[in-house]
Amino acid sequence: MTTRRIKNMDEFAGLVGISRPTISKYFNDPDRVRPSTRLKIEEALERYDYRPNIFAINQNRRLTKNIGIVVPYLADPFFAEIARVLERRCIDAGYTPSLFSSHGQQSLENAILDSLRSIKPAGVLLAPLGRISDKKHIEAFCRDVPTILFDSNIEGLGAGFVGSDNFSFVSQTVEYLSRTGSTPSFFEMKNPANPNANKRREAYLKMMNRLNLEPHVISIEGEGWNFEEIGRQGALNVLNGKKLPSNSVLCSNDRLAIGLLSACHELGIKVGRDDTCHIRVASHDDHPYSRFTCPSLTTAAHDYESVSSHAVETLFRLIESGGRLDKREEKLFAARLIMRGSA
Amino acid sequence: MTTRRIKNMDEFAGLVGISRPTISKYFNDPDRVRPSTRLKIEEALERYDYRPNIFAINQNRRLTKNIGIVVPYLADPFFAEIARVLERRCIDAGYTPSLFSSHGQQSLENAILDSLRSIKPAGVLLAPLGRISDKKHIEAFCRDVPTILFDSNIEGLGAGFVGSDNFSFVSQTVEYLSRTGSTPSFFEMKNPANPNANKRREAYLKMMNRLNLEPHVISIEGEGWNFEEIGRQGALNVLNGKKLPSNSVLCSNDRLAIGLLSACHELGIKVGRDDTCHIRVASHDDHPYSRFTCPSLTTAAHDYESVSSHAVETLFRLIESGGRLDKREEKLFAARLIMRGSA
DNA sequence: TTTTTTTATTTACGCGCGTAAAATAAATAT
DNA sequence: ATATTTATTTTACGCGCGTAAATAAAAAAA
Repeated sequence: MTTRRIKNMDEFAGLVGISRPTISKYFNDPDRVRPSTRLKIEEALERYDYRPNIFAINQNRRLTKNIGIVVPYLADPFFAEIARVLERRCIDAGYTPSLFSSHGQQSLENAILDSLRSIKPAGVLLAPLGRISDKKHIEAFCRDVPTILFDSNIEGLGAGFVGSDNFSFVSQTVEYLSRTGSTPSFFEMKNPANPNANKRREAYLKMMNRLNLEPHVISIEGEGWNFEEIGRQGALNVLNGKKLPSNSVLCSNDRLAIGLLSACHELGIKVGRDDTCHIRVASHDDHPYSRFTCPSLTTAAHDYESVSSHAVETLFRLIESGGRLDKREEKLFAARLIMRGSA
Repeated sequence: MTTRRIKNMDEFAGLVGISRPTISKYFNDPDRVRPSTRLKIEEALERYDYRPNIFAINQNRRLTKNIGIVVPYLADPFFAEIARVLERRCIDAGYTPSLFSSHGQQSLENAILDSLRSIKPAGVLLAPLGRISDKKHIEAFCRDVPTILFDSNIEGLGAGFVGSDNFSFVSQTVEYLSRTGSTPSFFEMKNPANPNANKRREAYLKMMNRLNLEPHVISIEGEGWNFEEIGRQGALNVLNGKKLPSNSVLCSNDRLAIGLLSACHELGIKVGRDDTCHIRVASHDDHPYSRFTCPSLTTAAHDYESVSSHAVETLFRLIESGGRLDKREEKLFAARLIMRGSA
């Protein structure tokens, strides 16, 4: 490799002895030039350090190879993990993903979409804030940019949605708890940030009805994405005041459960499934930390792999078909019950 | 706002009745055009929906307004949190941050730096992997791109380093534990991924020596960034086998401590500071989850605000001075002891 | 070998903007 | 009012590449 720096494709083309447009074709698809030409280019690429200017490329291409990935809250390891997998798959497919977090704020979600527009992405994978999303804004965005929603569905928005089947989560946990001798109460935020929470409450009510058990929904106060603290405070209020309606609590999600476990520990309430324990606690999501809580958390796990791979595949299909799908696609994946110490 | 779409600055300039270069100047700095001209432009901006093409801008500017933020592991809420603050500050200063996670892999860290090069960033905030970083690669990168290291220092690399003072962390926790009646053992990974870990061990040994106490370092096996599981396995081995050298354990970082607490719970070892407890546990970092462990974790907190603001300020200063600082700057911030239930 | 078809390469133009240098207008001094 | 200085604006050029249309080369058919 020569130390000489090549400033543009023209210069590189001169060095190879081929016209610049042919070099350009090579970079867009090495198979679209003659093998002998390809060889010459790749030999030169070994000798000289040249890379096309990404800004010039993106300015001239009708569509970039950029993909936007937007999650509502990146400090939540659940989203960090799914973002990691999505990034990986985009890179493997030759795209350039950019990761953004709305940090739970509508204004930021809107700003991210605006700035995404300016990088003319081929497509966007969006996990919206949900209830507090600016639906008009997202709708306008989706009209211009091929977008697949994931994690949290907003009816009618985007070309499709890929997520987990909330009923599958709740039905398994409710069935497990009741089969093993408990009548679960449902512990949730009164004003959940995420639409999945509502679906989970509905699923709980439906399952309890189906099993002929009396449902008890414990709705706690709190706003925002600081779920652990909200869960802890809510649990302290509930546990300090009256007795729980039953000796088993099913949390809407793991982060609330983490807060609940923290409150139980503070109050000396022993959680677990053996006889010495006061209550059982189960939850949903299989949060990365749920196996390290004390006790470890019985929960229902997302099928990360399926959700992420299907989301990416759907987006690629959407991009290849010019940004339009025949009809909005929805795909839900079932959960898997993970039995641990808490229930 | 008219529905008409404006495709370029030329067209917009025509609509305003001013030449394009003047419009260009306005977008780079509204104060550099005559007030009357500015008014005309801003009135037109209200009426028409026009935004300069970011790719064309970046292609032609000698330096972009992009800033790269690279963290070793985004699924760690600690880094997610600091990345959030850094992003915010960059945006407020008129820059466009891009967030990347090395996911604990050297190859990824290298790839991220390579792709960062291609977006010609004004500067980069890099929290390197540390021990497993490809130092040559980072060094070459830093020669071309103004870079400030944060969180984890690599001697001599980058124009500066901003982080926390590991001795401040450890001295406070060791002092606290010993003052309140315990002789802390130090719980750490034998081959820590992060250079901070080595500094913390050294600080522990120094403090114990200064206090005339006998040090005990418990070095557990394990590779990678899955610290909680490593801590849990290591703790199970230690606790199952021999007795602990003392009834108080100081963990190198909170994530290991979370694993340790999990192991203690499994084994029925009660953690806390009152008489009914078997051991006390303290740690370092004030991880976002450390207040929700059972019991809540006594730890030493980073000064997030100071570290992030100083990192960003140093980078801006570096950028403004043309990418060179007189000498490599190092700045460390002291920790703050957070007393909770575990010790 | 010559003609036709297919594939690859080159020519020519444009993308949307930054920016130095030249021209003009405004402000100040005479 | 005129000359000088200073602040703005315009002219003119270039950035590095994509791409349609024109040309040339290779492959296939006659």
